[in-house]
Amino acid sequence: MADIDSGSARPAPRKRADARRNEATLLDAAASAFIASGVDVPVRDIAARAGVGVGTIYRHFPTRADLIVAVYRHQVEACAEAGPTLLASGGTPRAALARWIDLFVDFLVTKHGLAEALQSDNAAFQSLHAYFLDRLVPVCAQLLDAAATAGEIRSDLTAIELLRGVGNLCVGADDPRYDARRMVGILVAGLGVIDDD
Amino acid sequence: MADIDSGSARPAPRKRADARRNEATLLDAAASAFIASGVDVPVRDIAARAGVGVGTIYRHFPTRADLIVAVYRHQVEACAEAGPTLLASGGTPRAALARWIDLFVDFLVTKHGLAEALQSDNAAFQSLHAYFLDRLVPVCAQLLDAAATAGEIRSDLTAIELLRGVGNLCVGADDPRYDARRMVGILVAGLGVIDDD
DNA sequence: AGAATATACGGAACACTGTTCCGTTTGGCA
DNA sequence: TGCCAAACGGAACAGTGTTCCGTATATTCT
Repeated sequence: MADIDSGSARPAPRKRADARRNEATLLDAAASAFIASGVDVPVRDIAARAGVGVGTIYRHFPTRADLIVAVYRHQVEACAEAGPTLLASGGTPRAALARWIDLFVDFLVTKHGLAEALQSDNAAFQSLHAYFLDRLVPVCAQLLDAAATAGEIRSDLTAIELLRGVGNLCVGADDPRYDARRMVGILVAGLGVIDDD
Repeated sequence: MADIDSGSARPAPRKRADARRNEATLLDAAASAFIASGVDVPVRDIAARAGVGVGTIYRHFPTRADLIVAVYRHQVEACAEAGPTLLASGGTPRAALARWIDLFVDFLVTKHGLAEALQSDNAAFQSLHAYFLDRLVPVCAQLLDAAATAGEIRSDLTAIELLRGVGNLCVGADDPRYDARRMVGILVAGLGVIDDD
């Protein structure tokens, strides 16, 4: 931390105290608003919860995606870090892949509307999409490679496609007639079908 | 058709000529607007294309779903009718199921935004959802049953879930990095994995 | 401490879209 | 031809995202 201030180019001008306070307040407000009303809760609602004006939200988080990323960053990081851990933990690579995807699915289905937002082609969610991909694609690719190399699954699939497919299957997971986890399970089972003309 | 007019309760009062004309014009305008800008093109755009006021749209099609259903009804019917045909055409039930799902996927991926609308929990799309389910679930269930009875696929899956899963996988199919057809293929392959602990 | 300045704030205002409503027009009929 | 119910057009309203600027305040300088 200290070495940031001693840098040469830009001394990383510390933000004003009220700004830092508001940012934290906003993160809390957004997190609870997301739980209560989904990730597409109106900006004004979040502002009201936090007791700030809407301008303050846009100043700290220019797009909704930035706010969502900030709120869920910890959990995404945890998911990313679980990949190598699972791979090293003894089972087959394919089992590790399956367990990792379970983690990913658990994360998505418990965040109302997040899967929908992830797949949205709305420009406002582009950076959300990018963040998830940047962080998770390498992890998924590693697991995918390991399982493919072991001959346990087909090898013609990219990590992007798999993540996206799994994310898609999680859309609408709050409908009791639709079990996203089971559908993902079937998809993952299909990965193991290598030659099935 | 003729027997409708000869019915006893309501003589089905024929609509005014301008109303019938406008309805046809609106269907054309909506169809081309959907192709040009997706199924969530603004109402005003459709009205402008058709040369009518927005009120006229709402009078003929109270919700956007009604308009979408009207535009695509023919194609949905064709898909529904293809089910029994495929089942009777000689191959295994599982092959028939796979081909039918191909038809469904082809339909979805060529309608920009339709898959998204189908999965949306927005109340305005409820009747769209209902129509698709009403029409396609029985067909899908028949194919699913036949394949399950033949022991070709797992038997613990409902037609609703399968249709929904396939629909979900078709979301975002216009992204070149994502091949919805391939993902659906993997899902369908997974249906054949009956005991894979 | 008191003044000066950059930073941050609040919320009005604007843009865009869905939806409703009502005064006006018009097709069908006596 | 004259009537009127049906249909029309589009203004008006409502909800939401986004921008902008006058005001307030934390921080720095003297």
